[in-house]
Amino acid sequence: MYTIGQVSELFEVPISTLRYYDREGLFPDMERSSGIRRFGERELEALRVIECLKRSGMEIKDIKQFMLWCARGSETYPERRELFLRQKETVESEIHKLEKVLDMLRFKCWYYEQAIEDGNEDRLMAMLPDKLPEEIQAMYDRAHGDQ
Amino acid sequence: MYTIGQVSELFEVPISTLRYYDREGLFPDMERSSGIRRFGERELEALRVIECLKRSGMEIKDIKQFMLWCARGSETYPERRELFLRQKETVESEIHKLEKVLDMLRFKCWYYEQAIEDGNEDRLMAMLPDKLPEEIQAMYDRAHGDQ
DNA sequence: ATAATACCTTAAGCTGACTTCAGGTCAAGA
DNA sequence: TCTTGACCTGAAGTCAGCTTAAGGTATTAT
Repeated sequence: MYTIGQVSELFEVPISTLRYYDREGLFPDMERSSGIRRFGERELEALRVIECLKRSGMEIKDIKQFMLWCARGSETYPERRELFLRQKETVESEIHKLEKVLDMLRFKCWYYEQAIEDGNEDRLMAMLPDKLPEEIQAMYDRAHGDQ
Repeated sequence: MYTIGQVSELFEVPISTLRYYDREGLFPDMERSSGIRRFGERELEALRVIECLKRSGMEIKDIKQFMLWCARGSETYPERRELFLRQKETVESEIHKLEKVLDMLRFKCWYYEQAIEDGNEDRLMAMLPDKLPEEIQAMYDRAHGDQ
């Protein structure tokens, strides 16, 4: 069993944040001894899941829903599985979008390297939008294509 | 040249957002005809870059800095290149973190599939933390490992 | 005994990125 | 003529996710 201060150290999360999560219902029926929160293995795993779901873009109130399902026991396994399936798809699509963002960023890096060498953008402008070197053109197209 | 309404349609961005960006200085010296904003090719490319930089996690005020560099001409090529380099690393590391999140999510999907089959978590609990099937164990370890 | 720590609570404050509101201009069509 | 639609402004409002403030309790160290 850990105190709030120990968990804060362990997870590098501010104490105020842990209390906020508790207030929002993210640790349903956490134990207390004379008013002081006691974090057990259940709460630590909850915190790991909270960090994961937050990174995946889920809102606190939806994470709370998940924690309530956990507290309700085996009857909610299907809901919990659905949630993770949905969230998995969300993250897969987010990574996909970020790969496109990366193409744009890599293209811009190359672009400004060239601009610095040339001292201006004249040659570059003349290459746009479809006369870029093969590799670069591929990046540019992926970055500027729709969807 | 496009009106704000046309750009809003084209990019699927609310008019209020475009005006907000303008107010924040993201379209320095955009043209106007009798008070009405005229979006040219420069502003459209700016908007593409804004969407990319926002996705990459950059704040509006830093995007404004970039737009000001653009307005200042060739002397700021190095700053602009540095910015894209930094942002590229940010996104690469973000993708890396999301891959770990995915491992956690995939693990949880598997976990609840098993729990549904078994009707309880007894067998699963007994496998934790290091007696999981090989493939799954790898996910679990990547998701629970530090750093 | 007292002072320093580490915990507690409720309520208010903050930040970023928008959105909404109230009121106004201007050109084109019925 | 008048009204509709697309634009404009400044100011205030919203929302999520925290953080800070003000005041209090309980345990341990000197």
